[in-house]
Amino acid sequence: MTAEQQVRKRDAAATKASLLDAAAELFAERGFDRTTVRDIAKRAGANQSLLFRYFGTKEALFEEVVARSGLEKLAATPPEQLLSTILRSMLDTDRKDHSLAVFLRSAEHDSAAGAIRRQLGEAYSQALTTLTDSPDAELRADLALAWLLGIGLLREIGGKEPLTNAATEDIVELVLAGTRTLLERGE
Amino acid sequence: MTAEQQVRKRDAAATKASLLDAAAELFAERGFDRTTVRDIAKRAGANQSLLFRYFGTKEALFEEVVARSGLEKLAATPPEQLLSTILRSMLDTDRKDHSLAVFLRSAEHDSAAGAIRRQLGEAYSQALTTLTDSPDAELRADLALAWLLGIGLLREIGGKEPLTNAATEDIVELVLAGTRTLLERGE
DNA sequence: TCCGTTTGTAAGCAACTGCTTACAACGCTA
DNA sequence: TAGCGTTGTAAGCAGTTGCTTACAAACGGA
Repeated sequence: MTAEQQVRKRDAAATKASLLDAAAELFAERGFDRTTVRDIAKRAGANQSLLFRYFGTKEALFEEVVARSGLEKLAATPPEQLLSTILRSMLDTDRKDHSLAVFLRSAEHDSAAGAIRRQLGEAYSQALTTLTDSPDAELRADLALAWLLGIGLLREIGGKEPLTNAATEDIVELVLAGTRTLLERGE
Repeated sequence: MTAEQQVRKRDAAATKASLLDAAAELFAERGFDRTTVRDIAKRAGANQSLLFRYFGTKEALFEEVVARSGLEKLAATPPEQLLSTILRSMLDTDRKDHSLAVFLRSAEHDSAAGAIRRQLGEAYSQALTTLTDSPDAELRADLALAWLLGIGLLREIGGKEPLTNAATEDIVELVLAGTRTLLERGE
């Protein structure tokens, strides 16, 4: 609608990328079901049939979004800072990583459930497992992970006060104290 | 499909009730968006137009389900047993109270977000607030509540192992230890 | 320059959605 | 028994959805 109406140059890679970006945003904002392929194409400034040419189905696009929004940050984080890193990234309101929001918003979608299991399950909680030497380390790690997810759920979707507007540092401090009990208390 | 095909006697109250029951089950299983009014009517053994006669819209039906699946249990629980009661009821696999599952499965639905804020927000976390005397009691209560929700999310929807198949008592013990740190540690 | 492939566009289709309407069967009251 | 409001049924409507098809425009190698 501006004067600078670009003619959209022939660039498949760029088109594909902007479809992925738009999809990541919209899935994070509205979840899988409430995001339509027309919405995605419109935000990406692309024709919706290209979406199917490049990704096949809406479901496949969703999985590419999930696969892309990923684990790089995790791999680069030393385990002992992992909890606070994940927590801070979840509390950061103007973040660019939509992966968690996609999970939460798409909780009713089976594919999202599978993704949550794979991504968070394998990588995140395996890393968390190294933080404790208890025999039930993995269970404790799952519980820690559940806490982080629950905070995101209550904040972003529930909009619960005072949690939503609490200072990041206050939350981090309280949660880390709790997880210290959970993880480091031996057996 | 059985021989005992009931003629469905004229009983508006019973019809309305079975629509509510069917809706509660389906919303809990699939979430709001993935549950169709035809599904609900079919499971209730009723004609779908009755659904609109009795409830007006699908959205209004959803809110009646949420309103009904409620807070009775909470009101009857002394605060000091509240955490373990909520936690146990969430871990109980063959429970009849669908309220939590409805919330989790319908997280992307605005009305569900509002409900989560109202129901859990007001009642649950107010009760939890009485468990600590810290100045930031409400924030701590929110965090405790978030933990319980996150466990439900990871268990039911994520299907995360070993959390999904862990013994209830083990989880209760670990979580209560963590929340003790969170809630009872004064300031 | 010619031609085949790649990229982008426009239109439409079949299925499904929430919701409405027109009507039949029942049961109560007069 | 006649009349009437209540309960249940069947069919359909308009909008939306994921996805497909038919075609035009741009590119690159010959």
